[in-house]
Amino acid sequence: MSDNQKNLNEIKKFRLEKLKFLKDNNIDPFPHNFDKNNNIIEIKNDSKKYENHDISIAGRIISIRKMGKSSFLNVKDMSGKIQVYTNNQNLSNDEYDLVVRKLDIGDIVGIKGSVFYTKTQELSIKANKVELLSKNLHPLPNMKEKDGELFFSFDDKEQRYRKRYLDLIINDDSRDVFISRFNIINSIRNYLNINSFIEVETPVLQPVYGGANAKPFTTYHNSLDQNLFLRIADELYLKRLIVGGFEKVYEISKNFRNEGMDKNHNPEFTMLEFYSAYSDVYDMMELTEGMIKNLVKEMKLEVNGIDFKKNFDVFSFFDVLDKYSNIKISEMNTKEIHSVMKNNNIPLDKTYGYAKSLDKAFSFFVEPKLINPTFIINYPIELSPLAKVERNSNGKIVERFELFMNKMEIANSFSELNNPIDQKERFLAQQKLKDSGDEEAQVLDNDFIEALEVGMPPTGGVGIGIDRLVMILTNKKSIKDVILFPAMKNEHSNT
RNA sequence: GACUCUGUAGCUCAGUAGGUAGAGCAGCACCCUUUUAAGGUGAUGGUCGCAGGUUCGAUCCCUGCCAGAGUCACCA
Repeated sequence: MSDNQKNLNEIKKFRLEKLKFLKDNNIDPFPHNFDKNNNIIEIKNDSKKYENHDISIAGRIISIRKMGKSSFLNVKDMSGKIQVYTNNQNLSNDEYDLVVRKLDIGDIVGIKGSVFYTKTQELSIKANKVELLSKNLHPLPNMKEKDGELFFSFDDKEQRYRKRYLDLIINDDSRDVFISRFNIINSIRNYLNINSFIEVETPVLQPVYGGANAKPFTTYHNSLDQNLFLRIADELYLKRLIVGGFEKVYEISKNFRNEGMDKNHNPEFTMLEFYSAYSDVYDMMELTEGMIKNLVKEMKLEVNGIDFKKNFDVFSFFDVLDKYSNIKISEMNTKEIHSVMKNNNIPLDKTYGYAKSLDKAFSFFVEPKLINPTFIINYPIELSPLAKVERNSNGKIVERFELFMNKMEIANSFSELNNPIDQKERFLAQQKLKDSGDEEAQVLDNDFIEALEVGMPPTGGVGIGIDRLVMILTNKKSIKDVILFPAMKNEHSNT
């Protein structure tokens, strides 16, 4: 690859020559620190206060206009950008000739000087000290802009994901997404903390994986001499903590699932799970709705087409399925549902049982309609092996909700099954599915059963896919846009 | 996994009904002390994703492969 980058190598060669020039003149191109006293945004927001005052800023040069004995630099820090004016009179000790004339776009500089307005009334800094803080050796993509609009922008999605640091330097929108992501997680964390939840950490490397139906990644520990699995969910460990006497716990962490990738799926993704003892699924609904409303309000988010202000809708699984399909699917058997699927061109596999078929029908008829936040409750037991039976039902319905918005499922919650005998039977049923070839079926976890035998209080639990929530709240269509370094295949197969 | 589209200079893109490629920006040299998508002059910069095939000749046509995007399928 490097051999056919002659032009790039030439640019690097020139930069290296500049490095040498600086060193020959006793200028360290990579000094150890800089006394940065001001963020650029402060100066811009309060320009009257700073006019004619001394300030010091630092940041990356995003454009240069060299004009012989004077030069303009546009410098960008985390907070904003500002123009810097330099000339060979205001700088001391040949600084203009030795430093400024050698500057490149992409260099990181420290600037000391005073705030003033140019002839065209642009707020600027007249530099009396320009210090190179880090030399750019690899050129940046185009950064020409006018009135905040980029020209020839850095647009190639693949390169933006692979070289996220360039994306962040150049595309403010991209950086803002990750600041929003931070704020969203921060708001959630505060909300849970205020509600007396304790944040915990449970193992990523697990001898037995569980808590969801998914294919795991496997790895190997040398000194234990045993295989380990990367977690697919936090669930079983968090419930052990409820057994242990923690009454409210949560964890925000990466899960890993060895499955397909698309705009809604990354092999590692961030999940929030929280569990509350002596609570049921309806308590968790209230808590979840409060959490999301609080965060939308706190962040003053404007989300396209979604109304977070009114109370979230609550529909029963079968009611809403019958309503949107205009058929009494709730009264049908597997065979009848299959024929409905055929009539609507829903992809059908003959191995689909009752539960799977219902799930498919729901995805087809109902999910596309769920734009505003909507709780779906009263799921059929066949779809919900970890949930308690609904207290007033005939045993065919469980206490569970899923929260949908913008056609996506973003939360899943149960009144958690705490009967160890029942739980063991359900594990064994999963084991049978696994033996007959279902790679995503769950594995019997004897230690977890033993924990339930010790006794777990009635507990409500919720899982929320953070990446998807961030997608919705930042109006992004791909999960890759809300993950800093999304999974990508090697660019060249033999590297 | 299936289908469609994309891959040309560091970046953004042209282009050739098949005769080994152009522009803007960046970079280089020179001029320029309030410019701002600064400007002017000049000179650079490419195995046209990779590998085969057809052809006198391929960046262009064909096949395979690699990577990405989009749709669909599976899963959160």
